[in-house]
Amino acid sequence: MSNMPVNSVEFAKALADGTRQEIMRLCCCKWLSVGEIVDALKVSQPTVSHHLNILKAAGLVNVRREGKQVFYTLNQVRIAAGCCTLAENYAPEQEIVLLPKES
Amino acid sequence: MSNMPVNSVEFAKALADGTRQEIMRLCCCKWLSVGEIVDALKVSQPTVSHHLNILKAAGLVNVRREGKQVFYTLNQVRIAAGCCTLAENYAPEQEIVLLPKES
DNA sequence: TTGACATATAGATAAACTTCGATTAGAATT
DNA sequence: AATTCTAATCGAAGTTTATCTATATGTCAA
Repeated sequence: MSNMPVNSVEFAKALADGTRQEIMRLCCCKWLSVGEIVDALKVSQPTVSHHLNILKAAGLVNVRREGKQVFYTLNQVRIAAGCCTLAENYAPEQEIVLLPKES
Repeated sequence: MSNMPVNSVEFAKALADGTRQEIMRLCCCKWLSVGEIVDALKVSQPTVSHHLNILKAAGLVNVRREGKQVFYTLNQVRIAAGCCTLAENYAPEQEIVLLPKES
């Protein structure tokens, strides 16, 4: 579910892999099909599916089906919430201000 | 090194364990000796040392020796930097404002 | 409905990680 | 110097994770 409270351990685990962060970088601010992600990386299609599953289970991606293809994009709201939870828990004395980059 | 650029994968990996986040919660905003951390958790002393090593390698804790004891505390500046890097990379369109909690 | 295409799932393997008990290293005290 | 106390390191066991190949599922087109 995408509007559950962010578990900071699950959030960190979802991000704790290089391939997964590459996938995240790819589908940040845009929708990409699984095939497009596979083409952009050097891992197999099942591996990409596996990582997308983990990101989906953590609520970090939005998914949309269109015909045979399935498109993924980052759920920036959830990711921001996870970052905020971490910072609130473990850097509570720091001031953090990040302004949105217009797309 | 504590003032190197934050690698977002290494940062997430350092946070990707429940015991490690428990340790972080314990020594957030205060210095704790290894023994105090061991007493507060249900894992062995070598396990705590192992996790402290990982946090230290990621630059997420400050360390101070005092006699026989070694004290650790969170490096909130580094943690905030890691959170910001993640949010800038993967939630660039979100606005994030976190005010410091006075200690 | 058959075939082609896109993605997901299953099963296997190897690497990485967490944890522990045993031991070592370092520091203070006697 | 010997002892004690605290923390780090070593080596092993068990678990989790990432990756692959093979196969299944789902969707559209002919």
